[in-house]
Amino acid sequence: MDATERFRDYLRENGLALTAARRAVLEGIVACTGHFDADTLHSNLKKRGVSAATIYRTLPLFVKSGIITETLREKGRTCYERASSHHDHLECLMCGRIIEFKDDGLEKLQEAVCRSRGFTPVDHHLGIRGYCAACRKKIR
Amino acid sequence: MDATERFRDYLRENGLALTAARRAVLEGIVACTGHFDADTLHSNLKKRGVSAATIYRTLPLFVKSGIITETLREKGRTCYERASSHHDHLECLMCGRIIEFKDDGLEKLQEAVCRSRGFTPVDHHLGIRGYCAACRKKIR
DNA sequence: ATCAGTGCAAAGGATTTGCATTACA
DNA sequence: TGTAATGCAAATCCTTTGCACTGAT
Repeated sequence: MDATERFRDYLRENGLALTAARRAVLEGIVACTGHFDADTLHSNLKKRGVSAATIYRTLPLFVKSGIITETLREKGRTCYERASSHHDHLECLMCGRIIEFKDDGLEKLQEAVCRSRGFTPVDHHLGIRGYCAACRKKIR
Repeated sequence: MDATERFRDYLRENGLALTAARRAVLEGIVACTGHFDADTLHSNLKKRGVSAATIYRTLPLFVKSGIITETLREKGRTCYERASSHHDHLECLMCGRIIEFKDDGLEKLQEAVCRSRGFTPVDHHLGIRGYCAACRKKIR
């Protein structure tokens, strides 16, 4: 089920209206790659006349409908990402940058771990905290 | 290495002083169980004369020294928790049970991923959501 | 003695909210 | 047409910062 369909279902099931603004936010979210925050979304949607207030009021709907998930804050802003994106994070403790990565070996091994424990995986989230290459240089 | 020792090492390595306020925050953090935020910590440390500003200025030191980690926000506040000792979670979507596990192969592979990206890991958190063996039986 | 660390209060900035208006259903 | 949704701007409130003072080395 794609994001649009899922969002419509969510609205219908909860007696909420599919308005122009909500459609715009949906499209804004779908257009995002990687992490994004309310402010970025607002910049992209200003030209369509969507206010920041509406974005802040709308984001929770997308979280609840399973289209996006909240991630760690960056630069003081709450961030989100598409819920379906199966990638993991390297989180720099010094500069706060979050580097996305995807490693097939890691995924395979996780599946093996699950199998050996009779666990059926659906989704996962992995974050590794430490120091990115640039910051690593600064400390030594 | 326990939190106190680790914090002292971190301060020494970075030429920072071990002050009364930092000692108080350290004790406040160690006393916390589960999630906590700056405000909670401040309430607990007011009687020791530690200001909110100091707490906000000190928390990053604990994050960087690997004693605590940031978690998702709750009620608009940034939350933290004690950095766990490298075990991961299988989270059952049906019964809610959280099964801890530790897999050396997974750790090794994570280290390799970091190495290949010039990233120096300190800590990580992995949660795999899915269905535990018992619940798996119920659905089929 | 020196300079990092702290408290206080003011500033900053993301997020929320009240209210009049607009537009879905 | 009735009511939820929106925009605007003011209000909130978490977090950061400037500054003068205090205390650790």
